[in-house]
Amino acid sequence: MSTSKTYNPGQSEDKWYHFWEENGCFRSTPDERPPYTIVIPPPNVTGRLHMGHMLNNTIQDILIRRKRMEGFNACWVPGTDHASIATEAKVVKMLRAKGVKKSDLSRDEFLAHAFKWKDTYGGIILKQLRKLGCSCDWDRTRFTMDEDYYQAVIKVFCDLFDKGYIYRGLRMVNWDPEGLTALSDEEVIYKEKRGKLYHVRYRIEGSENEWVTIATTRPETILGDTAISVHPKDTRYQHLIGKSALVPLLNRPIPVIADNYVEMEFGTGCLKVTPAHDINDYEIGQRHNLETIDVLNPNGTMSKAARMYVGEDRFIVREKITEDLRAAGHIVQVEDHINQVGHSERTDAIIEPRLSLQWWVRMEDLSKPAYKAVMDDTVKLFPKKFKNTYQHWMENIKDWCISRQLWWGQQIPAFYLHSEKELEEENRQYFVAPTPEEALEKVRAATGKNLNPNDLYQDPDVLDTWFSSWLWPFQVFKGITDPDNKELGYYFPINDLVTGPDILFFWVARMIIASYEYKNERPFNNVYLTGLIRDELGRKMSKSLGNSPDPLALIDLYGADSVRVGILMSSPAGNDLKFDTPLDLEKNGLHSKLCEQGRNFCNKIWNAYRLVSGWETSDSAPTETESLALDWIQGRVAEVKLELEDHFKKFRISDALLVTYKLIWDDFCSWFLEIMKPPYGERLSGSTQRQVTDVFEELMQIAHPFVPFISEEVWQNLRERKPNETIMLTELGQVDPDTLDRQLLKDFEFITKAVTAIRAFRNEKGIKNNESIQLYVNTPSEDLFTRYNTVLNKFLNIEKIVFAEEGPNPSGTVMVETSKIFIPLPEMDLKAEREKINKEINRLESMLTGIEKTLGNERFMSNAKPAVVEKKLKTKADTHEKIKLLTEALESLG
RNA sequence: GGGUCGUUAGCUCAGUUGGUUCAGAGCGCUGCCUUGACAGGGCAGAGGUCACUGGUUCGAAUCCAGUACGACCCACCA
Repeated sequence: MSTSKTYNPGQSEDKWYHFWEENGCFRSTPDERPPYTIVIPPPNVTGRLHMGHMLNNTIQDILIRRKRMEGFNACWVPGTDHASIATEAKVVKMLRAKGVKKSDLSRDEFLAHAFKWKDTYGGIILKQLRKLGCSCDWDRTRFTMDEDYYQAVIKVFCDLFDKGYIYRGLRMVNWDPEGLTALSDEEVIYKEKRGKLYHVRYRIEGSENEWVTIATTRPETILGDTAISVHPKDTRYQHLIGKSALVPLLNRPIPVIADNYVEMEFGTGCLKVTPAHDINDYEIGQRHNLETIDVLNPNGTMSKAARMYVGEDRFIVREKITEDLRAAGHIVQVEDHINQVGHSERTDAIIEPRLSLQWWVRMEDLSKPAYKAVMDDTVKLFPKKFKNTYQHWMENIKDWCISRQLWWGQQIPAFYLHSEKELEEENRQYFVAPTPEEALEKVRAATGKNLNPNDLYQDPDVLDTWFSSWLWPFQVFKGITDPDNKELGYYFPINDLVTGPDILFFWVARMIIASYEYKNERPFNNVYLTGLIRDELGRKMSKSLGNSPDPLALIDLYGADSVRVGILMSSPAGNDLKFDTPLDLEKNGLHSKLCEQGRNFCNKIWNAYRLVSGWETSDSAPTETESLALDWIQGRVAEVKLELEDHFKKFRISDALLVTYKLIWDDFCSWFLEIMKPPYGERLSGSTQRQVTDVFEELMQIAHPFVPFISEEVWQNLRERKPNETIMLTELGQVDPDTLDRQLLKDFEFITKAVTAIRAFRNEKGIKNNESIQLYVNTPSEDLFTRYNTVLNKFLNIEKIVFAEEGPNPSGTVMVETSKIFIPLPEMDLKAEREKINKEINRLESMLTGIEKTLGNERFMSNAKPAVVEKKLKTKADTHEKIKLLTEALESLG
């Protein structure tokens, strides 16, 4: 037999994954069974598996495998997201490395490169997910830029435009000077930065030596100032309102105005107003009709309008202008200052607020049904705390900037007239339609002119990636492009969504919004938000910190099952998880105690299999002990199955794993198999062996969602199987709670307690395992000791059991509930034994005092629930009894 | 600045409706155990004023308030 002492995951994992795939085990098509559907949160097309994906997809795989075994038609739709800005940035970088500039390429040429890149590197992550064991229906793999998906996005854009939800507007946007595109508010990450607050004085026009001092963190924007503002009630500056100040270095006069926005307490109480580079300044500018001077180019260098430092980067200019201002006597003071600086989520560039013409989605009305659905638990969030977060975001929802100045993505279906190209951008007419032909129709309707396609040009921008992924749960079933199809009707709404809390707004909320708008229905019933994975210092795992281990290396090292167990072992629902791979991999080598625990678990299963498979059998009938133990383990399995149902219902996945782990390790291996081991040189009843195999099979079924590979390996080996048979398509039977033999479970628990207590006694007294002992038992349940005599003997090497009031002298005493067990010893330290018993009596007596005090309290008796009082009374009686027995034992010691 | 969550054994975390058989698990640690499943193992053991301070209650790790520390989310104070 090729059963090595340790389980070898590498061999079986690839084998079984191919087996499953070839046999179409992951495939789902609509049938008469109830569906259970999950759609993968589509990873970036050029992404690679990281620890977050591991957690996420392990959980999804556990859910889908379990449902599949519960008799559902389980469908897990995989796919990838085109990730417009992230992918475009990568392609641009790749081209640059080859000496090709994006600006030298036509749009089509660039897209050809991008698609090629996507074909080469895209979908790597999907292959990696196979290593993890993910049971996705790969035939359904989707991509957010698939032809039909593209059409769906365009269709939705046009539809929302026609409904008035989409508009084009000149507004302040978050500008990414590196990606050269606008971003939505959600794509801006604020980070605390240590900076300086510069106090700069401006001379009042027409005065010799009258100054006004403002405070700014961004002196380079002084060149774009068009006013200075003070608070209207600020008595310090009343005399200045209406006068003009001169912009330092440029000597350009700007008005001093009064606006409520200004905080009198901050800085000097005077604010320089730069409408082109700050959202608040822009609003002030609007109120006061100020001029807007845009001193920055899109790439973050100074523009011609700045008149100085033209073409130099804004951060270099910040240094330079500070020096020039100082030289000219304008710097009054420079203090340290901590403020929040926005960064691009994708490029990490510092965001510039910038006035520009973009496309927007009006969110307020559109989002109302989605708000309601979560608030009334039509869509449930796990853990619940995220409901608050969601509520807050929804109640303060702002319009969504959806245009991106990129090429990779769905191009905005808006058309302009070539003839108007000379006009200012915001003055050009535009026509929104899915195709140029339909746009021409609109042109005709609007202008009466008959034009041809060459007279039009399309908006060059593409749509935000999330504007396509918000359609994911239904467009993967063609819910937009073929709204009445059968598959959609069968699979949608999907059941559960598993994702990270970091994309609650980006994605989850918007999917709910889109679903109500287009399907008039929730997209999913439950959203399970996993925790974030942190390193051993508690920091978020991220690429920039380089603190994330490579999951594939971990799988190579420990096996996929082990990594699945490891990552789940300490990740309770929605709480963050500290992972334990060392930070300095080079120095310390890759290892993880958590994964080791997973590996050890697999090894335990493997060795249990080795034991069971090695048993020789006979035709004899099962012994009484065997029957008893079989009844018990079957009862335990049933009990745990009920527990598991509850855990799964509440998405308590780690708890589900833990009870499974303990069922196999403790109940099955440590107790049951130890009882079942045939005595030296003997054979096991064939009937018993078959029943043990049944139990083992059922355990493998229960474990299968967590550890799919080893459970399949062992299951396949336990019995002869048909060629296509697989554990993953077996059905997990249901348990009727009423059939549980609770008395048996309780009896067995008593026996295990007795075994443990006597083992401890042996340990304490240094009695070797090969020395047999005698038990003199004083117990109200003699029948139990009789019935379980052989079980006790399996563990304890008992010479005989005698029922008696007390044991011979000298004997040690072991208490198990209200049973007293005397164990004779040839020599015993009587003093130590007396001390031990006394200590126990003292403990029990103080406990009894407490109980009596409680019971003597009238208010307890009148307020506490009857069950609690009853329990208390029973504890009192038991404690009394134990004290009595121990006192007797003490007396018998002399 | 607003909000959410957390603080339990050396470490990572459970503790779901308040009830002295709930103070737990795993890892780590200590002692003992090597011919027949597994040292990646077995058996046993030590370790905690449940962050702090008050309050509610007959009774608090659990409920309430405050404090401290930490994490995360949101927010336009230059």
